[in-house]
Amino acid sequence: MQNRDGRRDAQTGQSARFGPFQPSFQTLHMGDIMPGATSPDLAARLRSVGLRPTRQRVALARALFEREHHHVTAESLHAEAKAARNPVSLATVYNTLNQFRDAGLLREVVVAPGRSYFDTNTGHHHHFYVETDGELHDFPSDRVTIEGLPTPPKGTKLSRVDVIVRVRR
Amino acid sequence: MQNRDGRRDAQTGQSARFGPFQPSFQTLHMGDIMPGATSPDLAARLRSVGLRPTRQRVALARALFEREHHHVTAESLHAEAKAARNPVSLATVYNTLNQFRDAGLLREVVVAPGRSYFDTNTGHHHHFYVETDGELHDFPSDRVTIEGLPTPPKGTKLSRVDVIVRVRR
DNA sequence: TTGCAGTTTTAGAATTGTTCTAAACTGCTT
DNA sequence: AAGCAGTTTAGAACAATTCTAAAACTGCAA
Repeated sequence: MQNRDGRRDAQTGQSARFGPFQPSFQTLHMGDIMPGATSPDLAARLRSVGLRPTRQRVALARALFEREHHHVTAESLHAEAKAARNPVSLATVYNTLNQFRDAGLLREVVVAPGRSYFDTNTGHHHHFYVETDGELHDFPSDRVTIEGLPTPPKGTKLSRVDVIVRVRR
Repeated sequence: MQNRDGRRDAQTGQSARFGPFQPSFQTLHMGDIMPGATSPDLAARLRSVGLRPTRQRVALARALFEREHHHVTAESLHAEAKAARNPVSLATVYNTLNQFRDAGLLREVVVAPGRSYFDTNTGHHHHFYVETDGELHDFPSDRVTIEGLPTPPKGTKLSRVDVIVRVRR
């Protein structure tokens, strides 16, 4: 890393300039459905991506999208649904997360081996990952500039650039 | 992404400038042991990081370090050891990979859920990940500049910044 | 409405990747 | 050579995820 003076860090040899930390953008998403939106809105949105708005999918969509952006695992969402008295089988949670991800409603984030996080924020942003306790935080990418990346190997097209800033407590 | 002219890409909204693709640095590592180095060198190196140079560890170290940088999984290394007539149990492969990683001889790279890659290149570099076929390529980080990263949340210190350029075929 | 075809959900089994366990073995020191 | 901590191993255990096939739904047409 590079410190504020722009020197190249001896430890990492990488060059990066840091600005003040801003907690994650809490931009609403899912086509700008507002928090507090009622199930009919979600149902319409699900239909629009080709998914039948079943009781289970709507329940999970509410848990995911009717609040600020957050990160879930299959287990955590399963527990959340149960707590909200809308129990959904674990298999369905997995199916639904995969369908939502494929439909572009969620973004899958891989930070540590053996555990998938799903991010309700599908916009442009990067992640802080606190290695010591598994916490994941978003940060907006609009101030971040990356220069000097090699062009993708020929025959491939860019899908996206993930930046994960790993920190420890 | 930003194109060569520096415009902000409409699709990703991210800002990044690409240079010509260079295949990964094939810098030697493990304390600059040369390819073709014989087991005694490896043994010494293992001892120096506090690991007894057992037959199994030396065999795995040869497979890992006596050639150009590459990426392995536990399964692939296990198969490679068997093919080289130096069979090592899978449990030992896992143990050894973890020990080597902890000793700083390997770097663990997480690109996809449910599979850990280990990179023999522990130097500063980033990764291309070809999502469509699971290929992983290194690229050097010395031309890469990242600006505008937020400072780490207070109470944490930077461990490293991973950049994964995801592409598809 | 009722019937029906196609979807979706579900419990539980199966699979995959990884770690654990406890017994056998090995490399190093004496 | 003997002793012992450190290491390896097969197999069991575990955790995350996917699969299976049966039951429950949904949407639609009559």
